Amino acid sequence: MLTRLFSDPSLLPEVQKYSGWVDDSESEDSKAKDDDQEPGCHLPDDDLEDGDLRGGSSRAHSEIAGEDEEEEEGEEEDGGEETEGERPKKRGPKKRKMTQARIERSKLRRQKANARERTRMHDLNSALDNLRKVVPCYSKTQKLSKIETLRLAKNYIWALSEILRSGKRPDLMSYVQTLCKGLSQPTTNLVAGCLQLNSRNFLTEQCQEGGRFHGPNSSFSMHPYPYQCSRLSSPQCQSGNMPPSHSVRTHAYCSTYESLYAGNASPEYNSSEYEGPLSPPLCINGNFSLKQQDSSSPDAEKSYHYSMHYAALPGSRPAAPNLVFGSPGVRGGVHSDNVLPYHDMHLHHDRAPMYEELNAFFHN
DNA sequence: TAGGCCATCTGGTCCT
DNA sequence: AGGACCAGATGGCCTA
Repeated sequence: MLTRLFSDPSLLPEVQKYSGWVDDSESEDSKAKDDDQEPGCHLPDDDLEDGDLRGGSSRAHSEIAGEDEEEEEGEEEDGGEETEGERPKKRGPKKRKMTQARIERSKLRRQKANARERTRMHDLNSALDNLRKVVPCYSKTQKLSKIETLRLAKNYIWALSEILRSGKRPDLMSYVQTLCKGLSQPTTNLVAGCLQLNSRNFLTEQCQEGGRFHGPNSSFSMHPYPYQCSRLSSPQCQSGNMPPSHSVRTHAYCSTYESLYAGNASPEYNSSEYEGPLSPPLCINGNFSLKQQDSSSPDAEKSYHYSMHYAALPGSRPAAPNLVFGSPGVRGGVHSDNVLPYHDMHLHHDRAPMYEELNAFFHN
């Protein structure tokens, strides 16, 4: 780190700020940190505090200015470079010398801040975990990365909003393409696997279709993709090749699709393996066309038409008045009886109040 | 070994 | 003044 600091001109301010801790052979500081942190700590607290003061940041100045006059305990500020009478005084609040008490207070303050920051990040990660559970392809053992989780969630929301808007069922291929937009190859494979698609198939098709799917003015046609649940034949669907939770989730998708479009609810995923809330299983059958978007938007190329029946999360409310949602598996599963006639869905999309809210997210 | 991902520390900024 | 939030920096772990 020191090497980098001193070799990189862009880091000169940092070097200057931390000047004075070139000698990082302190042992006491390391001990102090060990109470509070894991490996990954690089800058000694004491040194940082010294650097802070020496650097003359506004915060440091205000702290110093706020301090009561204290006994000086031999710690020469700024290396004793300023001697009144010999050099012009610096402007601004007079710097106080670092006393042992002040150093201790600074340490304590920094430790408390570190603890709060850890807690905050843990909360953030916890929320991210919850998000992972409600987007497609949840797996306890093979978690999506943070960025991939956010991307997938965004695509998922987009897909759902389009389905609500259009009231039509998209074909599976288009749906997966939307979900996978901007995702890394491994995540794309995972999503495709969850939805029982060979990722190569739809990626190839995506290339062939060019901008047809994603251009601002695009409207894509129905893909008569011969989708069928193949959990018995698909390698990704077999639990032997997947983590248990993943397998369960995959089953949920397969079964939901089957139950809705083959009219045959599978009892198999009345599984208790999965502890968390199920992602809204999606069943796709239809096509959609996209809405014009601001071309300046980074997501401008997204325009799709979706439609689907989907099962809501347990306890969640239907997003549209007359759409009937159910939850597969543990929560009772989706039965074809619960699915509204297709024409009903067409009738409701224009009065679904959530649509505007949902799309405001994408079309701001 | 390089690159991706992650946890943590840290200082700055803004808000209450 | 203190807390929340943020972004940069850093080192550890894992995988191709």
